[in-house]
Amino acid sequence: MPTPDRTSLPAIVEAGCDLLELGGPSRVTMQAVAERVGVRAPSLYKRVRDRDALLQLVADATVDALRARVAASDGSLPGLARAYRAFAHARPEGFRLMYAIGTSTEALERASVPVLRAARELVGADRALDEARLVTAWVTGFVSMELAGAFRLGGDVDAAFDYGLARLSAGIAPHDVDGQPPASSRPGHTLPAHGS
Amino acid sequence: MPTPDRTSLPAIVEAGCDLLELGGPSRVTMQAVAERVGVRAPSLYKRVRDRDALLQLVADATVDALRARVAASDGSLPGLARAYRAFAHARPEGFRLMYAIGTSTEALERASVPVLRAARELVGADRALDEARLVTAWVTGFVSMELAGAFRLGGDVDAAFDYGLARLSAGIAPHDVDGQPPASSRPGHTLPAHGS
DNA sequence: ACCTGAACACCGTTCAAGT
DNA sequence: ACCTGAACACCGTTCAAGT
Repeated sequence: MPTPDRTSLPAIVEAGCDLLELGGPSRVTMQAVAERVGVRAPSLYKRVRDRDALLQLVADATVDALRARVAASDGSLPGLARAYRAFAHARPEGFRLMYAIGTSTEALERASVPVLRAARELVGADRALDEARLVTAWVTGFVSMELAGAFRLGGDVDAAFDYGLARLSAGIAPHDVDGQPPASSRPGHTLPAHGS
Repeated sequence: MPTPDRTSLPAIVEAGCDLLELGGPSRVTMQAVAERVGVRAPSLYKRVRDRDALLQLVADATVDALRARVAASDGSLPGLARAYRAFAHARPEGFRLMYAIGTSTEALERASVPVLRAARELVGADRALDEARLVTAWVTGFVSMELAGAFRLGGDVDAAFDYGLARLSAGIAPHDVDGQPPASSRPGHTLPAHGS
């Protein structure tokens, strides 16, 4: 005889996200998550394979929240980059987790669409993928280092961010980079409809 | 009556590094480390406060190994960046750990000296710090994304790396970036002898 | 002074028994 | 069908007792 469910997968993932920001990965224990959703630890295994799978779901949910935040920006390169950085500041543990364990392909694809569009605007379709990777790599590294405390001594970190943004926002026409054609315009290469 | 030591702190840290690369942080347990250096787990607490402190030492040792590898490059910006990336490929778990838990200030300072020098060469002393941060952020983010599997679909990742390198190697003269003076040349700011 | 076995608390996970 | 207490294996950490 079925009894009404006392919890749900979304509730479990949300509890995982909350605990993660509260005290890092070590705080998201099966027991703590279970208590937060009003159930005992063994019950979680009805909805989630194990703790690693739960962390994976938390990482995927974080990527999707990042996608939503970035998509809500004005779509310009500085707007995208600032939204990305603001998200990382708001949810540092989630951000770290994304790159600590990776995320699903689909989530990443969707998240990088706006960056690809901005990159195409800036340098053209041929170089859009390479350019998108340049920009996302820079923002990712910048906030990773920020969060890790790698910008500890001196200098104005916000100003350093603006500097990088200005450097990368300066678009380039073909063969401004060097004597060779850009990677993405090599024979046989077309821009796939996917992520950075 | 003192008895000869059966292990040492360096041996413990090395065992931690080895186990880390072998199976990620979850594999560096006190028991596994102890077994590797030939003692029982409780003995480790004579040299290390707890497991977190051990992981911190492993992270610091990794930064120093990175510093040595980068310092052995030709000192050019592409040479530095390629050495950095090669290190991350060789010791992915150690690289991840560096940014997962941060590292000591001194280790970071020493590691970033060559990058600062190359940056000064490229854009001048005023902008050296900002430029060094731009470059290190980019490489860091690039390999982080690589290791996290964020470059999953299509495109040539090596070519994307060369593209970013070419973009960033193109130095800029003053006021090429935008209408404002660079962040590092604002009043009261001088280039500190420290890290990126 | 360093090392160890024994012990304790805590966590992930399984499973038979409940409803 | 979902939930639970009990149980097991494993890990971090402490400590009294050895040498």
